[in-house]
Amino acid sequence: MKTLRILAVDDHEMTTIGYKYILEDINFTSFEVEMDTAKTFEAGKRKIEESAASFRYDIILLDIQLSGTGEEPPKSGEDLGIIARKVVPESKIVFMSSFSDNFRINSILQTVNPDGYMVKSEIDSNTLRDMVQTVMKQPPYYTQKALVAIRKKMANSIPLDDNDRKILYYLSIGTKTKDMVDHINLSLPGIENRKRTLKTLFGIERQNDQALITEAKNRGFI
Amino acid sequence: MKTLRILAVDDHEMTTIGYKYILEDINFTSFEVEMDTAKTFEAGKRKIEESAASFRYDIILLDIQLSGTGEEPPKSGEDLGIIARKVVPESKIVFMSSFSDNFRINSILQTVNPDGYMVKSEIDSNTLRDMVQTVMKQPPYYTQKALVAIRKKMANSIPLDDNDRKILYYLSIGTKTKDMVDHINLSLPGIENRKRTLKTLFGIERQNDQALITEAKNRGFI
DNA sequence: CAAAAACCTTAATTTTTCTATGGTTTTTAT
DNA sequence: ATAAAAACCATAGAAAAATTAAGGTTTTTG
Repeated sequence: MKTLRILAVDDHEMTTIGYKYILEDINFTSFEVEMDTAKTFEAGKRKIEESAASFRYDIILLDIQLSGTGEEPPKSGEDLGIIARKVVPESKIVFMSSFSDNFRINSILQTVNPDGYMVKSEIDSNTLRDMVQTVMKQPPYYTQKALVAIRKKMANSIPLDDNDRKILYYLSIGTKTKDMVDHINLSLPGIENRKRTLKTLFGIERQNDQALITEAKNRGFI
Repeated sequence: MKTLRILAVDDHEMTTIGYKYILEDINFTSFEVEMDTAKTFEAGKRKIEESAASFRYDIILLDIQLSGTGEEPPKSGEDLGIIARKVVPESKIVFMSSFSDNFRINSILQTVNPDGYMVKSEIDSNTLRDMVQTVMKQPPYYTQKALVAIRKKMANSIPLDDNDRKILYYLSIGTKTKDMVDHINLSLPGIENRKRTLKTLFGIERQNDQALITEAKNRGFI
């Protein structure tokens, strides 16, 4: 019987242990699971790189939030995913995320294009089994909450460019408009203009920023 | 026990009969299914409009291809979906499509934003049951092939506007570049320019149209 | 209430996109 | 193989869109 090698990277040891117990216990028809775990970005990176020269993991499970080793800049599971895609492109990558917010999902779906995305509140032995089977047979696998976010995005035909997305993002985290000039390559009136244009596009003319944030969330941009 | 009213619109009677037999036979825990069917665009439209004033369907299943009554312009399930969204916004809408091509899926996901999308080759009693349950509890429901198409699109950050998409679409159905001026509001050099720009964006500079079509398909635009 | 931030307007500037024109290369059909 | 068609490319000018600077008004916040 084939052995499926799965690596789980999560800074909460309890979580990886949970994955291990559940996945190694499930009776798959055509393979059995052998789990490996890592608790930090660096440990995960090392294991992934080592695997590149030998067995290659079949599936890599990545938490998005990885408590850094104190170093700067903090590395996330997303960064680890990007690295993994490069060094072991054959390995399937699945994100295990606490949040189902659209900005994060959108970003990861674009930078890593993972084979699966699971929202943690929806993870149990059933979804884990389905995930493994789907990902090995015909990816992708998304849990329902991830699908809800994806649907929102797909339902939107308004094409926003990078600057628009940045404005919405910084707005959503409470950055003041006047401070956005430090992060976005536009003048202050330029940013104001785009905000106004976005409000018009979203059909909320002459309303405040809160309305813009709400609408952008509804439409799956943040 | 609650009765779930489902309308299926498909010009192949065998198909709607199939849905009827399967769905009315499944033992759902909290409801039973009562099916209604329609064979043409007009019949479907009528039933949907009538339902608006009375019971409202819980779910409306729409085939995309509806053989017209000979009239022009031919109306598709997509048009019917748009109408249904207007007159009975509470009804869940699920598309049952023969094809899993991205252009169609993308278009429908934007114009109708259906609660489900099933590729016909993946429809059986299991997926039908899952669909009904998911759509009633927490939409959306997509079959695996639809998910594959959706994933492609989500993985793409390149924002194309309407004209770009049209160019790719007409290219994919074999329209000659010089004939596109009849369908797209641009001059011939304008279209040529955009094609060149698209090739650059896709990283296939100085290659022919076939390469552009292939790449656009890979990226989920057509 | 005063300061800060956000918001709006206008005009000038820059950037991008589009068109017209005319030529070259590639594809297609005979 | 070759002529015709289509596709492709380049340039210059025109048009449209986006950006900026400057200065004013309104709203928010401490």
